[in-house]
Amino acid sequence: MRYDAEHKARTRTRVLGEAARALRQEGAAGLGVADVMRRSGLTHGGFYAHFPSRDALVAEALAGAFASRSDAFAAAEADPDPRAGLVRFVKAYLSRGHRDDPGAGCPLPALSGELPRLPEEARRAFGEGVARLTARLGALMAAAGVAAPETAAGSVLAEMVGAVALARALPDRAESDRVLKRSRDAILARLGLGA
Amino acid sequence: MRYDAEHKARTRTRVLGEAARALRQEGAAGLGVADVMRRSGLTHGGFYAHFPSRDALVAEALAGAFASRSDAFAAAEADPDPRAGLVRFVKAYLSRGHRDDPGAGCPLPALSGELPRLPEEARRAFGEGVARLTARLGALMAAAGVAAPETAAGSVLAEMVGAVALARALPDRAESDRVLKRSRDAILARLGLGA
DNA sequence: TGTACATCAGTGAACGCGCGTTCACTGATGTAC
DNA sequence: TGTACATCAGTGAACGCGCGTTCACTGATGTAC
Repeated sequence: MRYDAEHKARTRTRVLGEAARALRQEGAAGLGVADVMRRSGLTHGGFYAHFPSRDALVAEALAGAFASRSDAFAAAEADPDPRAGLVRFVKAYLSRGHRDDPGAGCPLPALSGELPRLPEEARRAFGEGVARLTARLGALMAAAGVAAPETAAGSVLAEMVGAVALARALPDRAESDRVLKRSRDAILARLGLGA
Repeated sequence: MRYDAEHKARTRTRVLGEAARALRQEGAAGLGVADVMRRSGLTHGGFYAHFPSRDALVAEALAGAFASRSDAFAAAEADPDPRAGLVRFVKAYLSRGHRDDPGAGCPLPALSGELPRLPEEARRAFGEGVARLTARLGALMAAAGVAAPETAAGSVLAEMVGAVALARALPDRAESDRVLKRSRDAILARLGLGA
């Protein structure tokens, strides 16, 4: 084989990307080494040239999922009008698109339920991700003139996480849509950001 | 062996109770037939005299978990002062006790994350449980004089579910406590139920 | 310039393990005579 | 009243399967001579 110098790093990145998607789509318990490798165009035996264990992959994929979502959140922060950026973020989070594509979505609604059972490395990555997101959302709220922005950020994040998790869980699509809409309306109203 | 007439029904109830606890504690994917039977004081082979399959057990245990929580909710409804009942329910849901004992707690924060991957029977039981709980919470809010009780019920339930799921997931206990407290304060304030 | 060798990302068979499920069997007790 | 039999909840060995992990091997290419 003997590939060029960056080949191995590129493969690793590809595997990690597949794992970050599978992690949110199938859950941490459902993430399979052989499956992730197959989707990366490789056989399962090569996995251990890149990662020491499945647990290490889970933790790193979780961190990767937070990192890619961080990029998405930056779009809201980049809006010259903080209020408009905040509205955009809330609407995107509680959208049908986010509900219907967990693999590319926020790790919180997809994974918080099984996180208590994951090893410490993954839990630490999760804790840091939540803390960072809460802080950034609080800063955006402060910039948008929301009162008590820290409490508001925690409250709004919790509601959005719960609403998306419930919306994904409900078998009836109309009821699922209603859950998203109710929380969107309630959050924007309570932040004084109109409907 | 040859036990008395009600013996089999009692055994079934015991297995179901263990399953309802394990389901919320270990997740649906983590619920093992042999483990549930062992905790019920039996060997795994006897399982199929009571249930046609593991999937059937999961669905029935989920319905059972909703039923036992329904009893708990009835305490809030029974309060002569609906506002006091509502406050009690919110505080209990967002308590450390509820966070620390998922096996006896609400199925929503424990299971919504993996519900999209469960078979239809379980999803139906979940959907019915959520609809019933939302309706009852809405009725309690209406009785307590909360404005737009339906939207408020959906919004509050979503926030409580998200907050408990996040509180359980966070590895830092102080941060976890803060998540519960923030949502408790935010919810009671927005319902006009004081701090 | 040509040749022999070293490298190492990736292959694929094999492993031990725990899972859900099946099934022949057990044995205490109710019932028939 | 005593005896033979039927019942059936529960036992425990066995199955096929997919999993994470290990490891001897491959083979294209860079490097040394």
